[in-house]
Amino acid sequence: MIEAASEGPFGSAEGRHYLGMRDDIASRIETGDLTPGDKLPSERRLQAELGLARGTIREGLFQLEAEGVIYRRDRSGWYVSPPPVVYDPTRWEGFMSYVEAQGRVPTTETISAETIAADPLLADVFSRPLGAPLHMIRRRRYVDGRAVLVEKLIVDAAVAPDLLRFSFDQSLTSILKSTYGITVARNQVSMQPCALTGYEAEALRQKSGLPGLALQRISYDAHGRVVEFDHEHWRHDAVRISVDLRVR
Amino acid sequence: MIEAASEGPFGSAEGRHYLGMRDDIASRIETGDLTPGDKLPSERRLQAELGLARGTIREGLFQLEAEGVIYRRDRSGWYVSPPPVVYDPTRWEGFMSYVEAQGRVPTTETISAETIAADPLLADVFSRPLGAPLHMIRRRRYVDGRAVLVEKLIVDAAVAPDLLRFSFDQSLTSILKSTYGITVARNQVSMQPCALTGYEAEALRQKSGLPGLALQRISYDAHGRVVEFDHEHWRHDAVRISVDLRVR
DNA sequence: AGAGCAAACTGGTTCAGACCAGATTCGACG
DNA sequence: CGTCGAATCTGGTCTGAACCAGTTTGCTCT
Repeated sequence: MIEAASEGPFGSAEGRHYLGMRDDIASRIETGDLTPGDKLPSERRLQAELGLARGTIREGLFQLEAEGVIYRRDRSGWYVSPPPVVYDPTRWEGFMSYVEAQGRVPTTETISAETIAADPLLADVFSRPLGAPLHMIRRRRYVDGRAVLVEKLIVDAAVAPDLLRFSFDQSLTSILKSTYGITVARNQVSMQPCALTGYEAEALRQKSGLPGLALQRISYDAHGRVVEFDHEHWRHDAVRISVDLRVR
Repeated sequence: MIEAASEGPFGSAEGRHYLGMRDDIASRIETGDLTPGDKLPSERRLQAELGLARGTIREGLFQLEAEGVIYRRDRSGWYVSPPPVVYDPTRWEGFMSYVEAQGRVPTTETISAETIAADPLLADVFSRPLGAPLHMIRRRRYVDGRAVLVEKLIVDAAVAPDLLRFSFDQSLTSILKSTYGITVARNQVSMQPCALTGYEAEALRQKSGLPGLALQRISYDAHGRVVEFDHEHWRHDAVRISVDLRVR
């Protein structure tokens, strides 16, 4: 639905070789010459083909990467990006179900799961005393085998006592619903374009500094009690947010 | 509310000079040595101070830019970024009012305003016949004098006949409300991290390819009629989206 | 055919130098 | 004192070369 940026009324390339090279690759993709998942020629090959310095080639590749058209696998090569997943934060269905509904293959990997003591921020969010037990789970999630997000989610241990018994490689949503009878009535969602750095960049095998989307969500049940506190870091090119909402 | 990425359990700099340089500048900003709006030393000065090649310096600056910490003014220099504006798309108050409410100074500049004929896409969105008259307005909006977004908004001419008589350097929301009695009951919002290219990059005086946020909104009145169709392109570092919503 | 290892290849990082064009500064001139 | 223009400064772009460290490939030996 969101239209691609066009050349517009302002000037275009003239003298910026990396823009020409960018459009060159972009058109190869549009025409179907290259399709999602395909590997691009190596930087040194493009350099030879186009008669440009490698730095110029890389400048063009970075642009395409910023546009979400291609992505890289470290020291392996550049690949054409698959289309993004559409994500509606108003719905409390798990990742697994909405990714599957879009004909893609979701996978989840649990990085860690432990019980922690509430620090001042968490105590405030959950309206619990300092040091109250909370479960913290870190996961990495994949679409069609590509890591697209890392998340840290926190659940009140008082609400879901022995939650850590379960495997989190499946849907947490369904565990909370079926085992603990928890339903979510309201979400407070905050999101911001960001750079993926340090932990998140490593976890997504991205070069530190690449753009991403940070999403924070606080979920409340019908009584206004905080059920879940969630931080997600997405690859910028892997997701599109779509919301339908009533205006206040 | 969204926490800064920390170094985490994975490795850090070792051998990547631009990361050290990035942290160097970042700490100058954190300590208040540099404050929002301040100009950084020039690339060549940093180069001399830190004993690195200019390319390496620029790599570090690009990272800080991707993180939203600094921004550049073409051929003028690098500056420390002001904090982002918080934006709640569920509210139908205009840009002017919510920016002001955050103690910032909003400005609006109309780029163009014209009546166009509905193309197939627009005809479908507005449920109007092909060729039906629609008003199209392009604006650029500023916070504290810095261009932060460009928008293209489309209003059904049948709903607001002589809309183009007005000046759009003020709030369109209030014109629609007070003159035409239009209120919005529902929004369909879609957003996606994107690269600002071509027209948008030029309009925001950004280098093409820098990350941004594309936001599309369709506003409906109480009868389900489409009132406004809006495309916004934001600087990625100028906005944080915050939504409070009921789950379905 | 399978296992293991070495060579080739790929992107990641850094360096040094060069030229361009817009932004800024500042002095000469009216 | 204000204006205009030249010198200077700044980021923008490009070249070419080099080395590093993972990935991939392909050959050799078992």
